[in-house]
Amino acid sequence: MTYIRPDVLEAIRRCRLWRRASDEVVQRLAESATVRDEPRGALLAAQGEAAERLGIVVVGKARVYHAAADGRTMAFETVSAGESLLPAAALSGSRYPANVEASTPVTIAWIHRKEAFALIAQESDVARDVIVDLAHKVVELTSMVTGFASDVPSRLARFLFNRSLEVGTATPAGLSVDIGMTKAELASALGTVPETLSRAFARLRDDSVLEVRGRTVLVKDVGALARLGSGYEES
Amino acid sequence: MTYIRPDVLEAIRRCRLWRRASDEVVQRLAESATVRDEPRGALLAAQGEAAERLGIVVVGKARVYHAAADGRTMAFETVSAGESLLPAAALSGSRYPANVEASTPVTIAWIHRKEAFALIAQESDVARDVIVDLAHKVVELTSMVTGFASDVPSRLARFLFNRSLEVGTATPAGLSVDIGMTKAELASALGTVPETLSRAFARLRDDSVLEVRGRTVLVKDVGALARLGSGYEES
DNA sequence: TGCATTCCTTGACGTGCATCAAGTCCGGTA
DNA sequence: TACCGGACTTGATGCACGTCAAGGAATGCA
Repeated sequence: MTYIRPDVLEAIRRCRLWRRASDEVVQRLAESATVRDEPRGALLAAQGEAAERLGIVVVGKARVYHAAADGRTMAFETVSAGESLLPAAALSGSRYPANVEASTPVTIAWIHRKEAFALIAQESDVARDVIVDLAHKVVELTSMVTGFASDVPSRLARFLFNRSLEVGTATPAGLSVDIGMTKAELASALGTVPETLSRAFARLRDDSVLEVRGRTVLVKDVGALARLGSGYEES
Repeated sequence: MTYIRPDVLEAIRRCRLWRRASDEVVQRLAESATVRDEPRGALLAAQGEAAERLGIVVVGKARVYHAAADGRTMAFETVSAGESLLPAAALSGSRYPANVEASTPVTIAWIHRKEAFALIAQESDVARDVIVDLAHKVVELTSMVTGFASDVPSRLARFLFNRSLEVGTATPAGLSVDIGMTKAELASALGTVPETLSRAFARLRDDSVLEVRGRTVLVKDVGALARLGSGYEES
């Protein structure tokens, strides 16, 4: 039996997609994985490339973003240890729709799509979880698409509202929400640029919806936030 | 054994999602379905509503679109007989992200999500097909999101390029492509309005990329189309 | 032939946003 | 303390696009 790095096995074990898989098949998956270490800044997957493998982050963080022909970029997500990189691209067998870049030095375990399918064929609980996960992603992306119909302040309001459900903490002065990234990254995630994001924050501040304190936002009027965002968040 | 309308059974049998399922389980699925006839214009599913069931169109066509708070709408797709309505919403168990409206008189077979999961648990080929389908949808939506970073002429170019791969026919004067819907519908599908779409067509015409002849477009310079669209189409 | 309806195009105008260009506010370092 | 660089803000400008409004152009019907 081949040696498997314990951190690799643990990262694969922790991955949501096959969280209900038996230890035995996870072990087999880990044996089939190709493990690679990459320095900060390395391009782990390029958009347009055939998606044959799906990556699990073992150590570090990776940023998923799309680069347009004119050089502008749009951030999708930042993936940490135990999470998977563009699983949908690998499972669909099409091409990567985005770039993946190491934002810290990373270790990635690459799993070939046919191994993933072998696992799924064997354990129907896993198949169900994967289906539910992908379906959620579809719903989320759908509401992202419709979100682009509204202006930046509304998209920001929606983001803050959803984020407050996750990490908001009540304080006497209001709901405190940490945005968890730099404002430049947030701007990119909302499909805009830092200047416009700054103006959107200023506007919400002037309407006394919130106060900005560095990377944390003090929401004074959650109702206004929900009203402005007026979208349907998932589950 | 309960009576099953033959057209209902056939529509369910034709559905891509379980195309490799055995006749036996499809039969059971059909038995569990709730069949309803609705007049043209009826709202079949409302955005925000809990997605407990997935619909199969048996007769007619249904339009899937998102309505924003300000009244503007965005078309996602038009679903015909044998295709499913918002399957991802039902499988994820979240809320419908869009409205579904009957664009002709329709017959819909509604299947509860737990029936769909029962089928999936039983036939692993079906599970795999569903996963691949959903994963494709994720990739497609991802490139839809990134598409919103480009302007309307580019989005139109990308649409025409992809469409030409499906229905384009070569003629002496160029590649003839039928857009397959009214220009108002196309505008909505591209996330814009008819006026702007019209100007986008005019611009491509002025750059001698194409000629417009009603609902069919004569592409004179496919390369320019691909260059302008410069996206990655799926599989 | 005339009329109505639907679909599409063109023009004029206002606005939201990206871009470029200065600042301002920090934390780190010597 | 002084200095520096990155993160953020603010202002000025131009452009793409949505909106309102006014025509065509094609089709169906009497």
